[in-house]
Amino acid sequence: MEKILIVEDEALIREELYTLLTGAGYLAVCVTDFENTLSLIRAEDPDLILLDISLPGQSGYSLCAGIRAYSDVPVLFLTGRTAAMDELEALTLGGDDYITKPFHVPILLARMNRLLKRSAGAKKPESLSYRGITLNPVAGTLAVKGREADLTRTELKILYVLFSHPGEIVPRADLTEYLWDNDIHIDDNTLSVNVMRIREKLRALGIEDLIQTKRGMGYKI
Amino acid sequence: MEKILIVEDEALIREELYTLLTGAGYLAVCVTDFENTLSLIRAEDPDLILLDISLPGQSGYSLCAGIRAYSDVPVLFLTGRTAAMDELEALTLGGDDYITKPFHVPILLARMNRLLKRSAGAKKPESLSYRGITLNPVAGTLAVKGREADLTRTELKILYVLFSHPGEIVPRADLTEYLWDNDIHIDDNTLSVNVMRIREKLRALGIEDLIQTKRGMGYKI
DNA sequence: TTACTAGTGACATATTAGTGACACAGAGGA
DNA sequence: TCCTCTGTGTCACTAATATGTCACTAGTAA
Repeated sequence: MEKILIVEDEALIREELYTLLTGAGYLAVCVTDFENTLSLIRAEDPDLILLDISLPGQSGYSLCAGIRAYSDVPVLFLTGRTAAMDELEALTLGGDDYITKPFHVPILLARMNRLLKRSAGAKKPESLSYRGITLNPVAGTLAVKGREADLTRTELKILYVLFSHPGEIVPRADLTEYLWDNDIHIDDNTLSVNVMRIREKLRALGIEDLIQTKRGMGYKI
Repeated sequence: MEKILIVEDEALIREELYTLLTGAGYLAVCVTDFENTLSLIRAEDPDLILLDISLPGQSGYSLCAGIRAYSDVPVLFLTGRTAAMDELEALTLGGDDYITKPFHVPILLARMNRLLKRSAGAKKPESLSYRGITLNPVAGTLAVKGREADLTRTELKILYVLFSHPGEIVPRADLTEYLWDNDIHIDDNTLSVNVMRIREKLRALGIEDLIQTKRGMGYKI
């Protein structure tokens, strides 16, 4: 779920946005303290920022510049219907788009969507490695010194979690939750079976004992 | 020098735009015949299109859809300041941006600039190759050691996406979206059929298993 | 040993993709 | 205007397979 940070001082609009976004399936977070806004934004690390131009204290513009100093997170400016120069400035400051208040809901969503989609394409972890074994999530493969094995969806998911926490014990419950979203009637054994299938493929690649069983606790690579 | 095509029926605005753009160092071309606009646009092959929404005969929207059918050239809609739905439609139809009349000159130029810059980065290369197989998007052909096959538009689009992400799994949904713009009533099976048709052509060229099916995830070359 | 946890091989099936036939629309020619 | 051809979407059906379940075995810790 994408996290949207709302930076807007007018409480009414802020709450309206919050309700709207939450309803639309986003995780919305509001900024209410306009003193340390920047560090707050940084801490929240949102996927998109709705940024009002006119804020108490620091202006939206300078805030955006501060954000751009460390991140490329898309910024959608909220601006009153004012002089054209505003718009221009917003465009050139690295803000990715803007929308004028009062805004039309479908348009707001369409723009957010566009920005999110664009930025989603820009970031992706290429591959994860552990001890010469490389998991390539985009290709859906596991490679080790030239040899390669195709993975199915579930196998990929499991390995992805394990490779994301190398050396750590990942509880079976965590894996099950990640794979099947707490689907209550999923057999716990299913996980064992899937892990076994992965181990088979690993063996075919000449890899032994990559996935360790930590009895009563979980799996670990 | 970038070629800008002006599609605007009001002569006054059209000429104003023409002067403005020529003065700004663009090669401006005007459409004055609104009968065969689409083929005209196609023949001109501009780098950007300024497209009025309200045209005699065909609307700018449907025209844009027609353009999108064969090209990703950026389209900047010109619209009177009207209901919000205009904007929304423009955004969702694959138009890249819009601007309301009467427009502010620096803004117009800034937007054009933005679109041109973006599309310059996305420009299709002459040809794409993977393992000795060459896709030529301009010619619409697929070649492998001397032999060649013609591709239809849909086939080309599919292969283009796949060749642009060699070795990566491309989700069926992405392909469907790229091909048919989220047209809600497109059968998912249609993609399968088109992929099958491509595989037939590949087989005729002696290529087996270029396109892998990653069940539950997508296709991959 | 005992009690519990995880591994294994076989099996079932739901899901997903492939296939061939057909229908229809649009382009272009006669 | 009619005809033909081609591209493409749809349909009904078939094929493939990924994955969950089961019954049982093996391993491990107290």
